[in-house]
Amino acid sequence: MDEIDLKILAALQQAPDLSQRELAERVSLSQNACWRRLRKLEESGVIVGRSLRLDRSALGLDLIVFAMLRTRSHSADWLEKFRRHVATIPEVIDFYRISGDYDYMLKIAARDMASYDRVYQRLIEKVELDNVTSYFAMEAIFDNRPLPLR
Amino acid sequence: MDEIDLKILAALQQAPDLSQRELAERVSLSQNACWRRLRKLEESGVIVGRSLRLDRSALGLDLIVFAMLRTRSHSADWLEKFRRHVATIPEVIDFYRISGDYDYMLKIAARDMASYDRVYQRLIEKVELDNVTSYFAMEAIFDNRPLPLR
DNA sequence: AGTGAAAGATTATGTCG
DNA sequence: CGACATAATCTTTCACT
Repeated sequence: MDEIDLKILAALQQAPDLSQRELAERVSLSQNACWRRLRKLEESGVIVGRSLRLDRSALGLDLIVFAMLRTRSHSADWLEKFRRHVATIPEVIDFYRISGDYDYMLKIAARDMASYDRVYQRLIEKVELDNVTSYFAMEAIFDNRPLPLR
Repeated sequence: MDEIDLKILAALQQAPDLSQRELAERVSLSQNACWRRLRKLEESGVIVGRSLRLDRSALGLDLIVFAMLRTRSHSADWLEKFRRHVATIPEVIDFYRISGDYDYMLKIAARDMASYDRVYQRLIEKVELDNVTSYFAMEAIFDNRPLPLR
């Protein structure tokens, strides 16, 4: 990964729908050379893929909640069971294990409070949780910005 | 937005690189009809765009931190200044205003602890913050899953 | 690794039910 | 609004430096 690769990534982060021709132009390379670099970035896994950005509001997902969880049990078995359980809840869109006075951070997209409460009930039904703190998003100032390269 | 539109969105969330032909096939529509629906979804803003998914580790961004901030001042002026300040820090990839005992939730991608500390210093240098709690991600179990449609 | 050009696919448009 | 055919564009491969 050299300078040019970083330029390619930066350009595509900023404008993912660039055509090969436009991209090549921006990084001052022939279309073909640029295409081969892009292919390598994909094959090597630096580019994991693409994703669709949807307007949550337009889909009625107006409630974003950050739930911090403290767990009681920590056996390997329990953790595995917990993960599989969380994975079955589609409203959970991010799921991080963290350090500090909580063990997990979940980002949840729900239609409304009633819908969130159902997610919450599902979260606690199967597993023994010590503490759940929910932070409700009042406003997404920004979300999923380009990663800082270099 | 009818059933078919939802099918289109679901298919594209799951496989954003589908060609028009493949997509049309999956939703049982002619290529052209599917294309026009897709166009409408883009024009109406339901589809905001696409984004590149990069492997953070491959880029050396091994440290993900969730920083919860409690602010001291809350005047409109102050808030505006605070937002503009945060926007200048590229490591901050998510920025939410939340309810509860913190006011803001930031997701930060940094190379390492020293790099995070510089972000932290920049965060607190310009604005009067009451409290900053940093949760360090130990593991991303999942991130940016498809939104639950319907 | 890079370039230019041509073959192969895909996307966007026009026309008609 | 949907289907089918065609023009325009973009992607991928080839031959060569």
